[in-house]
Amino acid sequence: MEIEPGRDFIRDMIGADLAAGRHQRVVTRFPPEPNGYLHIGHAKSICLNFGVAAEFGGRCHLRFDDTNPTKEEQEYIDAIKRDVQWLGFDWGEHLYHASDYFAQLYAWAEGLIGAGRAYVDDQSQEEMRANRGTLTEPGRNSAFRDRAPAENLDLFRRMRAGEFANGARVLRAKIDMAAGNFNLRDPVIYRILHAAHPRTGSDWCIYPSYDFAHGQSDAIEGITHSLCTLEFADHRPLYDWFLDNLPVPSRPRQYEFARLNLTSTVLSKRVLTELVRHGHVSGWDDPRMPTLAGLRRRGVPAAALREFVRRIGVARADNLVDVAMFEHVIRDLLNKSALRRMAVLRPLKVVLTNYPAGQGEELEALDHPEGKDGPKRSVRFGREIFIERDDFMEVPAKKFYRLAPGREVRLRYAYLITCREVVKDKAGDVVELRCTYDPATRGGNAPDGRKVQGTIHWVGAADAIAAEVRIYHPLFTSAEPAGGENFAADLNPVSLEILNHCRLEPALANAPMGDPVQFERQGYFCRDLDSSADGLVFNRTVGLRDTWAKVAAGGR
RNA sequence: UGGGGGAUAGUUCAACGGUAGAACAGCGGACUCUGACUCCGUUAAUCUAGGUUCGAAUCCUAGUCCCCCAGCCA
Repeated sequence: MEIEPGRDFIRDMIGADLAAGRHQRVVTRFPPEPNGYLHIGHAKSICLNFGVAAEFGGRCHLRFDDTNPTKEEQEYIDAIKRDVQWLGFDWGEHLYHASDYFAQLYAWAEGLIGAGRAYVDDQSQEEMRANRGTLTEPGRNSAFRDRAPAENLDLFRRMRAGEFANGARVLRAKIDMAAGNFNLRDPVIYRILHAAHPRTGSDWCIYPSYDFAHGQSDAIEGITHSLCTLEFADHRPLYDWFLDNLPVPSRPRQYEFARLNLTSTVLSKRVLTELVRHGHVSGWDDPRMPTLAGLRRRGVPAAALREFVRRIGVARADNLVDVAMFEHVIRDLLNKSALRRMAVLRPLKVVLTNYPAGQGEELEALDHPEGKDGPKRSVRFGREIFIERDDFMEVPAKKFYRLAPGREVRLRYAYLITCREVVKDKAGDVVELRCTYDPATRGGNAPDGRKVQGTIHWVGAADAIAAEVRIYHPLFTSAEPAGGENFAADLNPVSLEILNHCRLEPALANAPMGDPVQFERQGYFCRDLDSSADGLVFNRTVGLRDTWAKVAAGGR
């Protein structure tokens, strides 16, 4: 699919910067913290950063913001790389880590101390909090704020040498305890963390804070436009303060945009982590998860993510995008590309009483309805077939034009059949239909030109293959899930629906893993990696638009 | 109410002093061997009040409402 770049305030501004000669080329970066998997919200940032760089002939770096070894893991680093590539972006040679700059950041911290702009604070975490002030009251200076640079330097070096326990001291920038912006109330820039780092091992026991690492990393890499989400807008004055007070090699600028919110979806990494940890989902790649790994496994093409992100645009206003827009983009894409197959999810047996027993025949079916002369496959027809339970109503509702007693419908690519008899079990449930077929309608058209209202899908009982099909529903019930401490209250108890007795046409037996296929009249599906020799498993990526369901629901 | 940010159809985004427009959702219809797709039609918005201007969503003033910030997380 041809994706036209969007127009937004970020692109406008970068275009203006380039036109004014403020930069020769644009350099952006996508800076994930490896403490979880990437989700659809990250896709917005990835598409923005890599997209903008590509559109303006610049480059985009992938940089891991790995300044907190207590939360970060190699597994996440690997997963993030895989997901960014899958989304369709390439950082080339430009793979970096904030940890690559630990030595430089440390040297800059010593420089700040020497200049009297940073000090070692011995206050406990509680004392610091108590002295930070409130929204309306200024903070109070620490008793250690005016330590001499030499003493600060000595203490800082001893912090680095491992002489102190976690939390015993921190290094703080000396800015303004009375600032209205909390980020300027002497922010912590180094803390003691006796923890092994995925990349630097045990080289360090002090680690820079986000604020002390991010802007400087941008400067080291020559980033021109540092794009981040709105909640970092308050950090911009601090970002600039470090760049103003340190001998950095370049001068990046930070710009903020609104993060993505999606209806009935939680994009809080904290909550997603807990869903995984507490077993509410099978893992980060559970197809119900809004993670890129989950969406991929579910069958969502990377191009759909890109197109979705393009359509929602980029702005600074808070937003809550209807997940229906995302689903529309997925269908739009898959409609064009997915092969068509027939599959019966909730089978109802049909016996064609006038079809000779022990016989069968091959019928032709299109792989895609728009390719009338394109690829075809054959499907096996016979005396016994399965149809969808929902395609039969003993007492047809108004506007229901599928199968009912005495009624004639078309079996897709096969024959017109008429329901003659309904067989029930002792409980009164319909277990079988006895129908007759019209041999003159082979292929689906009546020579006398008579029309039927409904066309339904089917599979031949003789050669249908069994499969499990998984239907996914939102993980959360409310349109705007809380996402807070008690997110569990919002959890949808039936987010996973497993259909165990599905019957598929045999061509589906060797469907390649992950490739999209349309089960006609039902939706887009793909073979799941849980499939094994003794069991085929399919995921429903997204259902087809279902006007009948709407009519039926409205009629009640 | 200390600092920062934001308000345009139900939703998301345009309109950059000159006719408020698109997509999704909704509704109605056409077509159809997928109640899909496609096509056509249609409902529907500038937070409020003043001001500047021939002309304001856009500029000014005063309000209102919403979001973010008091981690040694990012």
